[in-house]
Amino acid sequence: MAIAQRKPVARQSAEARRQQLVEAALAEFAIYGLHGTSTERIARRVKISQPYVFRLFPSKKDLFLAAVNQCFDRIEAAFQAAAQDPGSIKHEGPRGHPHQGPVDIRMHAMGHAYAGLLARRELVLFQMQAYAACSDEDVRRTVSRRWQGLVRLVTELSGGSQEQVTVYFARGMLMNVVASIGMVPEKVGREWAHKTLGFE
Amino acid sequence: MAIAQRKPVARQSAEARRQQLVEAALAEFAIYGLHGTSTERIARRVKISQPYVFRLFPSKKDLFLAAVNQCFDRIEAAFQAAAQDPGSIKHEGPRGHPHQGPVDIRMHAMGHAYAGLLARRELVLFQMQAYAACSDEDVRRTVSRRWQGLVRLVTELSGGSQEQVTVYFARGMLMNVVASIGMVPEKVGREWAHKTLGFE
DNA sequence: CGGCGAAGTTAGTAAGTAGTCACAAAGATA
DNA sequence: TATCTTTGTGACTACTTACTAACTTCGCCG
Repeated sequence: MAIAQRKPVARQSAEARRQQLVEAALAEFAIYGLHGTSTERIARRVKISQPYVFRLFPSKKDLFLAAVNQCFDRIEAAFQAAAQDPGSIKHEGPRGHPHQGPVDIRMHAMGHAYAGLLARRELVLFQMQAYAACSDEDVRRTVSRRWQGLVRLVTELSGGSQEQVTVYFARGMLMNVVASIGMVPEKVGREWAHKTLGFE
Repeated sequence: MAIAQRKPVARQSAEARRQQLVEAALAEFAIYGLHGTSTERIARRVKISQPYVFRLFPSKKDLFLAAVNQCFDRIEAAFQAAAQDPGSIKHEGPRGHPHQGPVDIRMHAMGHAYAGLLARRELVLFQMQAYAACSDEDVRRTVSRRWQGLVRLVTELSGGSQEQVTVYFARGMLMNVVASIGMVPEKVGREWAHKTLGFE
């Protein structure tokens, strides 16, 4: 009988590990929040030892901030995609050339984009955790910067007026809250989002 | 020279202490969240010993839930007040009899009510913490129940359509988020709220 | 092979935290 | 005054957690 061998886990570059770690952190922080999530949990999810987390990130808060950036990166990417190819959305609607359709159509596409994002529950929940953690000045700075960037992006991509963009974000935040409270069954999520976003 | 006496702190009824405790909990949880706030901190704020907290509330989470209810109670009270006396708001506007003015005016009054609430920063921040803590099923149940009650209340008081109420809540949630991120200087808060709420 | 840098771990620490328990003391009541 | 209820505390426990330090192991390059 052979002695039990530990399975040889493939080594990976620090950069790759960091990426996985941010991913795991996003998922865990989304549920338990900055203070409610232990580095132990996050480490287990990536299957590395807990102390190794601190070799890859100087502190837990830094990891959280990395997750904040990742979260906003994802959202911005979704908007970019929606704006560049408004025809890609599942439903009908006149398809114009990117950045050329009337404002309404572009807003419409962005609406679909956010509705799609809602399916990625972790992004919504994490957002709430990020806003909630803003009493910490470091967190606040990062979140504030990314939020402003997001507003700018949506304004440019949609070409909407300030009022239109405000309404758009307002609906988005409402959806975040309602989704957090969990009154959106996965199945009806999409149609509900349409109604709440005011499209159709 | 007299020996230093400990100042005889007046005794209070358990009920009074519970009230103070909920108040303190609301303020502390608002900043650090459910998991980021220690019972020690809350106890110190009320100037009682930490173990006494657990004589007044069975667990930390129960205290948090009490704070959730307190928070929604306050908000509902503000709406009730605004609806019953729409003339009490600082600005002009035709003052009708309670519950008798046209829908727009009542919505207007409610808008002012929420703008006023924004000044109570703790209520806004705590709300965000409550939403963020909804991954806990007990929290979720309570928050969900109170949220639905709030929606019902605003619908009844304002007489607005579902769409109007949705827009109203959407703006409110946007204000919560933006206030959390802290981009609302105290001074301009009120006027900013007007703009964002879409009144005037 | 040999050695070297980077990936990764084991063991540990200091501080903090929710919750318990036995007891003290204040005030009401008789 | 004596007793009893209720308010309140000190001391403690069992456990978690962010973070450190010292060590090991993998894989690459000459």
